[in-house]
Amino acid sequence: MTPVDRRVKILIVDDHNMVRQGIRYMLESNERKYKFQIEEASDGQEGVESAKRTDFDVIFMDYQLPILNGMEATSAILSAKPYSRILAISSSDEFMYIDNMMRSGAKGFILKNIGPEEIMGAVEAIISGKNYYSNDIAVKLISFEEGKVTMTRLVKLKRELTEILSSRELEVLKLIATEHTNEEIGNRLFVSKRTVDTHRQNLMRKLGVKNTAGLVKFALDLDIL
Amino acid sequence: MTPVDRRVKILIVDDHNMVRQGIRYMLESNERKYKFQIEEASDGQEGVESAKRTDFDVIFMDYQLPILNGMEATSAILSAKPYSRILAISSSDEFMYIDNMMRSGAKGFILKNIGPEEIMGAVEAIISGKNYYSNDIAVKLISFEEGKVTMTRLVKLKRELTEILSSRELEVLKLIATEHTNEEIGNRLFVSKRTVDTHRQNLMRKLGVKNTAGLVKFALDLDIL
DNA sequence: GCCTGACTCCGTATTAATACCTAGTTAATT
DNA sequence: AATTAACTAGGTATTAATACGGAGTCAGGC
Repeated sequence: MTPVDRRVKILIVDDHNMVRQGIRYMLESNERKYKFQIEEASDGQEGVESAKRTDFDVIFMDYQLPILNGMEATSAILSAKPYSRILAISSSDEFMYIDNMMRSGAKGFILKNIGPEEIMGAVEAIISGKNYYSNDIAVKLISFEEGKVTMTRLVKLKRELTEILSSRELEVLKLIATEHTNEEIGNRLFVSKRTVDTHRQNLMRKLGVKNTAGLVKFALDLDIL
Repeated sequence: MTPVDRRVKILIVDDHNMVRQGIRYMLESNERKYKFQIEEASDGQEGVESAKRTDFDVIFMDYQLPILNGMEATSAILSAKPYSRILAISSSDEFMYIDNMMRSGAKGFILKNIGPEEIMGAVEAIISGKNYYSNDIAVKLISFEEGKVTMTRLVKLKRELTEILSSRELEVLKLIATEHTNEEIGNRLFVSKRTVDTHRQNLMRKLGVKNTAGLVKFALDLDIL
């Protein structure tokens, strides 16, 4: 991929015309480096249809959208074209939004207050197959402890939590995190405390922690209580 | 206090004119029920002076303010007029903001995205001597578990944490919450593991929890890691 | 029909945590 | 001088957690 003569196809899905024009303007200020072909969509449904019709290099996707929201539109696009690269945009840095979009398969998340340089940085990262996050987003996501759990890992873990852990294990984890002993949990769930012990072992192994403290931290950090 | 003929004196301290007008408009849409006298201030210093000059029923106080911030202004007003009822407003639901304002003596905390009904609910609650919190705020603060730890208790605990726990206990608590055993902690701090055990007992007693899980939850909820 | 994962349960053993008690030193306070 | 809180440490005992192994059932996918 040689940047200079590279034509980059962009789709902007956002219900605010002002935002679409803003992104377009910021992208086009870099026209010397790339040649952009930009399409727009003002609601989720329209975005999905555009994405099915054309192969875009990057799809900017707002979260709050009419008809289909950003999460639904992202899922729909990815189930039709799994290799689409979707960059979530939002004015809010609420963890829930971020997480929902990442779970839906977005490759990055940027805030609407970013400038032209950063928006190009995001586009270049996405094009070259990397993920991209606004600084504020990254800070929000990393904050685990001493860099042990990186953003990617935390996001990935939360996204795949229901794939990693069975529903029974989740149930046990919640009870552990709420100060119940194996025996109490066993009574509550009508199983032997040995069963609970096995779940506990599996939880520690799957989550890569050493003891109860680690399990509780995970439960709280991933907000599953 | 009979609502219908009650004159309610309001002070709005916020550096954004748009916010002040928004609150004013939302309040005045309830003029059939109350008669509002609204004053405005665009920075903390101005707010303090107004509050000293006049007795307001409710003072809306932003957090980020020029000259004196919301926390400082709140403290200043309360030291001059201890019975002032201050309602913190913020566009952010960061725990730190909330906690700082509550520590300064605010009677409530609302987000800027709330509507006219809720803003009236807040004002009525404050006037009648109650506290008021936006739903999202309440959720953030209460969320401990099954209502065992109420917001007031959580806020109070955080405020008085350094009074309740000694620095050594805090140190031990952090190490417990980061998956260290008593023996490891003892080695790290150059004391016997029995000493660590004693600290652990005292921590559980002081914090009213049953086991390691409870200690870890406290450490994370109060954000002391 | 076979295989796998989830869920269940047990045996055995060791280590860690919890409970309760006593008690010394030191520093600060009264 | 007496008291108190913090920090230290030990004794003793019980309970809980951790570790590792094996094993049966059951539902779903291949």
